[in-house]
Amino acid sequence: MLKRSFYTRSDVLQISKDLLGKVLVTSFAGQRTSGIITETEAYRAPDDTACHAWNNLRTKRTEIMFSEGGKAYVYLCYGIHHLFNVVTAQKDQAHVVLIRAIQPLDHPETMMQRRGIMQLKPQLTAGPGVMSTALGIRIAHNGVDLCDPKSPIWIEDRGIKLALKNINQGPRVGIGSSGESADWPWRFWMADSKWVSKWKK
DNA sequence: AAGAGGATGAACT
DNA sequence: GTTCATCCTCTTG
Repeated sequence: MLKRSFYTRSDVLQISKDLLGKVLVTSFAGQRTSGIITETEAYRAPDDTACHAWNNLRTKRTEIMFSEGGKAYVYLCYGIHHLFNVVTAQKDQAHVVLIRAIQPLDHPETMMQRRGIMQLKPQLTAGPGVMSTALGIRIAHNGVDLCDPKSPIWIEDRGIKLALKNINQGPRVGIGSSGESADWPWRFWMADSKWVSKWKK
């Protein structure tokens, strides 16, 4: 399990890259599912206009983003999709990493059951909404501490090494209307993985 | 109290 | 390529 000190570092872009190759695990009612993180995006208040906490805006929803690194920020998008983020940096620094895709590892059959599809293919977990569905993450898990041994959600380092040249970088997805930050290349993904989301160029 | 809009995905044509 | 499902949060009055 990754320690608090992994999350509390100040460089959210570095953390986004470091999370690639780590393993996101959930365990609900004895059902353990997990996957290798293949795609992430960084969001950083106050200067990032695409971040919910842009301009250090504190609301009931964004409050969790200002807590110390290592917490989960889960919110509902388009009224349908549960998006899972990792809070990073120190208290009062609203820096988060959106986990967008994983490569299934433990119990893919459980994830397929949750998704209602029969085949093991990228469609199962490639995309922030479907990934959460496959892992059983819901908005109710907002605020969960990923460093708590009793937490149902955590991230492990299983020693998967990733050459720097295998990390691709580009603009974030789905934030076209969010001002000057829309083009910032703060999306990272594994260049040689098919388990990443497809998106329009 | 009410309404607009959103860090998406699936099922269509 | 296009449509639309669906609901929480923030803003406004």
